Amino acid sequence: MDTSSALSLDQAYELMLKHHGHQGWWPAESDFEMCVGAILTQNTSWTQVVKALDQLRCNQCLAPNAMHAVDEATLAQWIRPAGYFRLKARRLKAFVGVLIETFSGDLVAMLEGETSVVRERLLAIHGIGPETADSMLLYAGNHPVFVVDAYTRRIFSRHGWCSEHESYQSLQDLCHEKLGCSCCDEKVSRVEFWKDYHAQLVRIGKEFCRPRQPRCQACPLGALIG
DNA sequence: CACCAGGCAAGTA
DNA sequence: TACTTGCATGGT
Repeated sequence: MDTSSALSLDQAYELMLKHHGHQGWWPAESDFEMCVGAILTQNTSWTQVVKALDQLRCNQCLAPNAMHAVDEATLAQWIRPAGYFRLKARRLKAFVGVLIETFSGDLVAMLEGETSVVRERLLAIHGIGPETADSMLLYAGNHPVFVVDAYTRRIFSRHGWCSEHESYQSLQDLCHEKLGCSCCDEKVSRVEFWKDYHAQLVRIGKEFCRPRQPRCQACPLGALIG
């Protein structure tokens, strides 16, 4: 197998870690808040999501039962800063609907089981696509899945590790293969590694990997550009 | 002013 | 399979 790209991906992590340190993701006070944030941040900057989460918090709606009970239109008004607010209100209601009605509000129960089964369970919910499902799986459910996002694709393609239009699945397959076990074979360490790897990519992406700019001199990954 | 932000679903060819 | 469009606020 080709080990050069595997080395590059590992080197990238070392460089990012050296530059920023561990990120301690996902930024949330509970697993439920993590899941809500995952839906709210769809195609939306995190600073806007924080405003929406604060609104939910001060209206005591950051809990499964409360969110299930509240009117969808009211919920939509609270999350306005995050954009697509009617759409996301419906998606949040769909998520808590399954959580309450099928799992009695027990998020641990909803996220536990065989990874592929739980993933399909999440994808079946309206408004939850691959990235949102994988974020929930990794950060709230501690499942070993690599989260692919716009930053992942942009950074990787800019370094020649994937195509600019690489599909979600093929890019995730690449990460699962190349970043399978940098430390050891334990599932736990792989989960923690992938949590921080994705967080590092977002950090680097926000700061150095802007759209429509072929490269950035100050990027810590600059040395890896072929 | 234009462009962008940690996507997803539904429709079309 | 591979586009295209709608969704929407707020920052740069």
